[in-house]
Amino acid sequence: MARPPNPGIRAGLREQAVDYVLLHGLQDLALRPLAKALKTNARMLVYHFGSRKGLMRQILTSLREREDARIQAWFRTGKKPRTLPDFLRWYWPRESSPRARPAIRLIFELYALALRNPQEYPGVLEDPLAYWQKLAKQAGIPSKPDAVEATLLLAATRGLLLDLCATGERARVGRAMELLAQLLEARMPSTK
Amino acid sequence: MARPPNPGIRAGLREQAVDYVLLHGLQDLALRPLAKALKTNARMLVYHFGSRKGLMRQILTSLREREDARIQAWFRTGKKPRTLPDFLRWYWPRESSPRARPAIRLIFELYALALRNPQEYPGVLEDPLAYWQKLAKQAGIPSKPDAVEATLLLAATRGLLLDLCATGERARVGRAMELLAQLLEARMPSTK
DNA sequence: CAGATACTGTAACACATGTTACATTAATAG
DNA sequence: CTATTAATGTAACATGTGTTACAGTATCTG
Repeated sequence: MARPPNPGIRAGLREQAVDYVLLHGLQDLALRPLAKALKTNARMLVYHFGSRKGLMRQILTSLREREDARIQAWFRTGKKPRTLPDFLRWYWPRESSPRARPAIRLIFELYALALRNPQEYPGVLEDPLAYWQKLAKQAGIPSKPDAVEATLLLAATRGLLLDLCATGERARVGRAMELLAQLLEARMPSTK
Repeated sequence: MARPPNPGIRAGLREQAVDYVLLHGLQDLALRPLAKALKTNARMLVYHFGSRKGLMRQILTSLREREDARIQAWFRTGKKPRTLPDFLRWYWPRESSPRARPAIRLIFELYALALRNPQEYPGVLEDPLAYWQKLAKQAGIPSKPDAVEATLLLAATRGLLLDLCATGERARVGRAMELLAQLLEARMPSTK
């Protein structure tokens, strides 16, 4: 006996907010400029998300959902790699694409925020190997990497992505990734 | 025919401000809390540094001077490494020390800021290879790394430092660094 | 001592922030 | 149509920000 809620409004605002954050960053995200870009006012954002912190939480979870969907889309297209070095060669062109650049830039912003406030950004820095090992498992790599290998792979990948975001020199950074793959290949030549 | 300026006042405030920033970060550095920690008020900071931006500039240059001095101190103590893998083994214990952690955390904060505002943070992300190649040269490494090798070394080091700052697991991350050194060694066994 | 300049302190200004009070419109159930 | 809840909009509040006006003290030169 009343007007029913419309969840699409919140969802629409949330997704637009994610786009805005991908473009403008998280650092100084203020309600009024964001609301203006979304053709609303700060009052509405607070109404739909409870508070600024609630909005941030929803943005971050939505962002993670997008990333997961993007990776799942990878695995549905093309054939998967079989060895760990080949996995690097398969992974890199997808992740180094200019289209992925805003998300990667935002991830490094998240790293910096989480380094100071780990409890405010759960899941950003914890268990650094799980992400990589999950990828290797989904790719069906036969010999899953141990902790030390995964640590190095994750570190090199993060560092190369940072370099790529900073300089945009995809050729040089891509060659460095290829060098890493070759180094791994030379170490375990028996992995077919 | 008047009271002479006392540069020590500015210098003292600047160094205390650097310590404060190393502890609290750059993100939301405000004049009044900083001034309270320094037992002054915001008025004084503006008087001595012109503006908040001027203070930030001085903090960043002073920070860079400290880093340079720290690295110079490395080269004065102990014997230098001769090969690139040995340089990694020589470099890592110094840089991964818990005492260096606040500076490294701040560097990743600077990376995130510079990714959005490159012109506001000059020299933070430009020429990513110069730093590493300069270190290798100062160490007297005979075969200086080419661009691709330097890219991978810098990337891996940055990534490992990020992992270390995030998890504090010095053993695992150190082993990953050792793995990188071994991979490089296996690639160029002739560099005796 | 007298004067000039360096330094310090309080209080305010103008502005931006998150949040909320109050009023109004929109849309659906009975 | 009416009642009830959803959604929207304006304006204000309290607080924090960088900056500045004004005044006062300190310290050296002549």
